[in-house]
Amino acid sequence: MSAPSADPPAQRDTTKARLYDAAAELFRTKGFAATTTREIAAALGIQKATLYHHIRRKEDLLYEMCRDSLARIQSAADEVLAESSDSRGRLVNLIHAHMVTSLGDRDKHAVMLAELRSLPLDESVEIFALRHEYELCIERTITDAQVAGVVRTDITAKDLRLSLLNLLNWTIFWFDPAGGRTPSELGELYAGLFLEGAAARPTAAADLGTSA
Amino acid sequence: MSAPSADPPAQRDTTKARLYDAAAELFRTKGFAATTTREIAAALGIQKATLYHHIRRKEDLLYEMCRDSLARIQSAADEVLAESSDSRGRLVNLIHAHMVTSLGDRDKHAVMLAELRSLPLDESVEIFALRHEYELCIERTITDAQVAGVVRTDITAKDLRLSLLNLLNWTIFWFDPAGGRTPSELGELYAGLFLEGAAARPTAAADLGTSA
DNA sequence: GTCTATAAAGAGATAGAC
DNA sequence: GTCTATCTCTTTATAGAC
Repeated sequence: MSAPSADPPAQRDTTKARLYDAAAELFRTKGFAATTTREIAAALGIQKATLYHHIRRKEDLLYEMCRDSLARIQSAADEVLAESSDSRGRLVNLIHAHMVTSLGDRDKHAVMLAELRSLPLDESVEIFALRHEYELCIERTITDAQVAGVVRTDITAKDLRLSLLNLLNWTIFWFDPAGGRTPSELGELYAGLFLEGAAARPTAAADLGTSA
Repeated sequence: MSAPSADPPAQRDTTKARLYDAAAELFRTKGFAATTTREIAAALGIQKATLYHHIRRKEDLLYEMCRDSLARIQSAADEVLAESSDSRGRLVNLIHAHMVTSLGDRDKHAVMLAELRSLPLDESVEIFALRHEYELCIERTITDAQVAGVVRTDITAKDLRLSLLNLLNWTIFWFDPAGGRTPSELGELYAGLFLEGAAARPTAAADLGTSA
């Protein structure tokens, strides 16, 4: 009942959470710079000035949602890497978790990927470091799979990491939750495609006659 | 020497071309909405008002560079599809041309991919249609390769097209012309990875002992 | 084709009442 | 925690001289 005048540290599912959700959707759709504080306020049904009771600056919204989306996907990755056993399984599960987590948090994650440049320099450096840390988890998983002999070694782990993230990340810009594919299905699709490739392979039966 | 008062239709390498190049670099780096006409003018060493001798609105710059980048990549694709013979070769060459053309026109192409939403609705619809037309060229090439038996058919041509464009398009957001890979090398890398996959394959020799 | 000067609108953010 | 009212700055774009 005492009234702390500082920021409430663990305020969940309140006006603040609704504020961040509404802002994330607008930022993803229109971009950070093109979204006005008026529009964000209107989406919540409050006046523009009331926003500034919850945040200090418009950039606070962007910063917090970038941190939040990266914390979510990093924690999903940590969980996968802790539980999976073989190195191919870890890589497949990591791909799957990436799609389910990022598309399940579509607005914030897309904003983090595309609007990072709109942050003040020191904050964008901090967010970029978090993002790079996550991406290196993926690279380490690829390296492990190379060492275990299940991933080709004629392409560097770095090139494979960049290629894999290409394959995964662009999805969020065309993904339609009401469309044909669920995030989980896309995770399976990409894991299979990344590992096995798009080329047709002779079946085992068809291959018997032409071996060596 | 006669003075046409309408738009000069084929003015190349003039102030106008420099204007579009400067604007494209700013739009790619900062985003369309965050770039001011002052900054564009400053990049050219002219006054803000002078811009409006060359364009009517800031959006004109965006519209023209989107059209331009799509015309370039479409024409590169048409060329590849006209000359290549077998369907696998056409697909490989198309991937290669996509990387060389898009990264060779990095500023405009990145802006077209990322800032399309900042266009007025009717213009964004028009640009999106051009982009979709190009992407369907890729899908048709994939379908041809499936019919020819060189691309797997357990994934639809549409899913393969979307996956391939994921793999290719994201590159432009991290590509560094001064960095380690040329656009041509990336084209080779992606063509090989897309078709063959990242999984290690037993060599023919190693496979002999463990067959069936 | 470029300039100075300025118009007109919209932006982020604050003051202070309730 | 929300409001009305307003400040201050920046934005896009135009007017009109050179």
